[in-house]
This record gives sequence, structure tokens and C-alpha cells, in this order.
Amino acid sequence: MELSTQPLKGFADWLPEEFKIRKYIFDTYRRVCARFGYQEYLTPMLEDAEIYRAKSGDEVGGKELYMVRDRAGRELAIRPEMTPSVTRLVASIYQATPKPIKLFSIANFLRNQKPQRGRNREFWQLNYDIFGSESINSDVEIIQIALEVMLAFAPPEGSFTIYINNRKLIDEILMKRADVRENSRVEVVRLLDKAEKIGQDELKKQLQKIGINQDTVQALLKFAQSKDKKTLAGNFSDIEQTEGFKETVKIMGSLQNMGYGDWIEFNPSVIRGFDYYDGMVFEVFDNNPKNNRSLFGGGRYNGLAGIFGSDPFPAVGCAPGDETMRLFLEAWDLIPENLESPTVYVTVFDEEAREYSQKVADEFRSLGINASVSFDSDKLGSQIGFADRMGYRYVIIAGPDEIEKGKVQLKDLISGKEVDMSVEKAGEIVASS
RNA sequence: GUGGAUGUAGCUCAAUUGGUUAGAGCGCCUGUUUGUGGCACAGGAGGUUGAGGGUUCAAGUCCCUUCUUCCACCCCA
Repeated sequence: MELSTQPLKGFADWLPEEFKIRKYIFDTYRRVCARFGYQEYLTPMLEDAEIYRAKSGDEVGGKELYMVRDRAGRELAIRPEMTPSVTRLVASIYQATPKPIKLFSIANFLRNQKPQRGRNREFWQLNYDIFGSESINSDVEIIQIALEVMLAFAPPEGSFTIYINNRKLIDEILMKRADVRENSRVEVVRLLDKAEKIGQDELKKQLQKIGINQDTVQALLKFAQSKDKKTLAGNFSDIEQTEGFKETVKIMGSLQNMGYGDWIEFNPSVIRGFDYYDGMVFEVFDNNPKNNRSLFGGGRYNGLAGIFGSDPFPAVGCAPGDETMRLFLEAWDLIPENLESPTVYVTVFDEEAREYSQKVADEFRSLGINASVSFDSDKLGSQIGFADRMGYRYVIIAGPDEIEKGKVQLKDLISGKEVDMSVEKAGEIVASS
């Protein structure tokens, strides 16, 4: 059978042109996290499948898992997300480590789902989390880093909005209702998460279908419609006294004081799909009409550590992906032109001159400049033509004249100018371009 | 898992109601004579029309199956 040159469905090759865009995104993620004092870690790609089944939901932690069986018959899964793994890792060192523990990683994940725009079977994401702090300041910092990650790409004003909410608010409303038991709570939360997309009527229908009574349905609709804190407080008279409300007010207030007021908004319909969130939640939205979608989000998940048998510990985190961020950058035309440092192409005049050209290339390299030497000594025109089509700006020519003077000719393919000079001088020009 | 679109050269697309050896532009390679790319000119390579089957004297074109890619749903980054 003929083998295909295509990658598997839902997977992608990154050619150099694509790779440098992804690298730009990851380098930016890494820089921002390091600036905030987070330390990088990595966990294994395979985990006991149970750690996903416990809390990741039926889809991500179930039928979308890529499963592997080891020789002992154990069921292993390729990670579909980082949170369970990093929680496992932290649970193992939690007692002995000073708190808070601030960690980040950039890793790839697999989910066996149907690919579509902004979503493949393999994807990469940054995960940054704080463990061991209940402080509201840690919630604030997680959102602040989300803001700084976005702002590091120099987006225009109004290009994105971070919507902030709190799971405790919805829990408040649900707990008072006798008809909402623990098992239907998750479903209610999921439905509310989709409220914006499916619309009022559909939401109402779905809520009734899972056995929520009229009264509660009305309350939930009113909750989802409360577009700001004031409206919410008006709709639910005693909610201002609750923890969820107070936390939200404090978090939003801090971020406003820090100067992020234009980018953030309260929004009760932001719930997040994962079951393990139990406090502050937020989601970053792209406001571009061409790409109106949720980019990424995060929140607090204090209860998750319980699945490892240890006492639960506080945790809050966020996970920006590569694909959705790339769509954002593309939609707003934020991908810089020159993402690579320049490379000089060193031609070889003839085989006698090869040694000289090699030496010149090595000198460039020791100056910190990328240099690529021709393997052939065919016509100069061909060699320069190759450099041109490869997108190199600078070409080095070193024939008998230059060799005699101990210099090189630096040719700028944009201006067409060529001048004899020392390697050091040429290096300076290339470096400053 | 469900639904909709799609597939002709490396890329973007042509090919009259089914009718000769399936074309073009761009790209790629080679030249236009030997120390200089882009431009121009000349030439060349490259397709069992995604794959398999069927209908027909005849299929890129019609039918069935399958795969790919894209879009939406589910879910989510």
C-alpha cells in the first residue's frame, strides 16, 4: 500500500515558517511566566488513565483519551490536559515544599476529537498554576498573568476582554434550591456555560429536561442575564453578602487598581466546562468579528488534589493554548515579520577558496552570527540566486581578491550593494539589520 | 459520535450537454559562456484527475463505497 505523506488526521507538521510562529508564542509565554517568578516543570506524557477519569469529564477524560496498554495490561492514557498531572506532582511534594508553589509548563496534549477551526487532535498549551495559597492575591495574579500574556503580543485596544465570574455564585443559587442535587449540579453548570450560544429558549428547555423546576429555571435565567454586579445584586437580594460575590468584587477591584480596568468585565455566564473548578473562573474572549471566540481560561480548583488521597490543597491556574492564540494573532495581524535572527550565506568561489570560506563562516559563528556555507562551488550567480530564494539578506563572497586582502565582500541582497570589509565589520552590519 | 461542503501538477485554478495524447499561471530545474541574485527570453521535469468499484461505445465530468481537508454540533485550547 502506498503510504501517505500527510500527517494523521487532526495532526500537523510545522514547517520552518509555521514553527517560528509557534516558537514566538511559546517564547512569549515562557518569558511572561518567568517574569512572575514561576518555575518550569514537565511531567510524563503517559499517565494512569484513572487520573483523567476522576475529574476531567466524560469527553476529555473518557472517550477522547488516546489509550495505551502496557505489558502488564495497565491502562495508560496520553495526557489530554495538564491539570491532573501537575496536581499529582504537587501532591507528592506538597508537605515538604514552602508555599506558595508557582509552576508553569509548555507541553503538547492529545484528544481524540473531530478537528475543526482552532482545534486539532494534538495541541500545545501553557499551564501556569499556584498551589498552596488561598489568598485572593493569587487569584488576582493568575488573571494578571493572563492579561500580561495577551498584552505581550501588543494587541490593539478593545481587541479582547477577560470575563470574570465565580463558581461560588452559581453554587449559592443552586444550593438554596431543593430540586438541584449534587448529580444534576454539574449538568446545570455545563448548560449555563453554553447559555450564550444556545439562547434563552433552548436553555430553558434543557434545564427542564434534567428535572429542574420552573422556579429554579427562572432563577438561573435571571442569573445568566445579570450582565454586571449591580444587576446581579438587584436580582438576588442577599447575594452581596456571599463569599463568591465578595471575592469577585475584590478581584475586579485589584485589577482595576493595577490599570487593567479596560480589559476586564464581570460576566455570570462564564462558567468553564471542567468539573473541578470551585471558585474564581475567567475566560479570555477575542472581540474580533472574524474570530469571535473564547481563547482560553482558568480558575480555582481547590478540591482536585483530593483524588490523590492527600488532603486537598488550594490551587488556581490557567492554560492558554497555541492554536487559539495563533488565530487571535492572525485575526489582528499581530505576527511580526522578522521572527528569526538573520543568517549570512557564505558562497564558495572555487574549491581552492573553500577553506577560506569555511574559516570566514566559523568567524561569523563565533561572533554569534548564523552562517551557512555553500556545499558547491558552482557559478556565483547560482549561489547568490539560491541565497536570494531562501530569503537570506546577506551574502558573503570571497574570491582571490578578497583572500589576498584578508577580507570578505558583503553583499546586501535588498539594496544590491557590495563592499569589501573585515569579517568583524560585516558581522556588525548583519547583527544590526 | 452527528450533520454539511470539498478533492484535477508542489501551489491557485481551467477543461463547452459525458467525446481525441487533461491545460494555464505561479513555483521548481537547465540554459542565454565562465566574479554577482531579482527582470526578460528559450527550454525542461512534474498528473493512472484522492482511492476502489459501477453505468457507458466513451467518465475529470454520472452512480455507490471509502479516505482526506474544511465548517458546524458535542466537547473544549
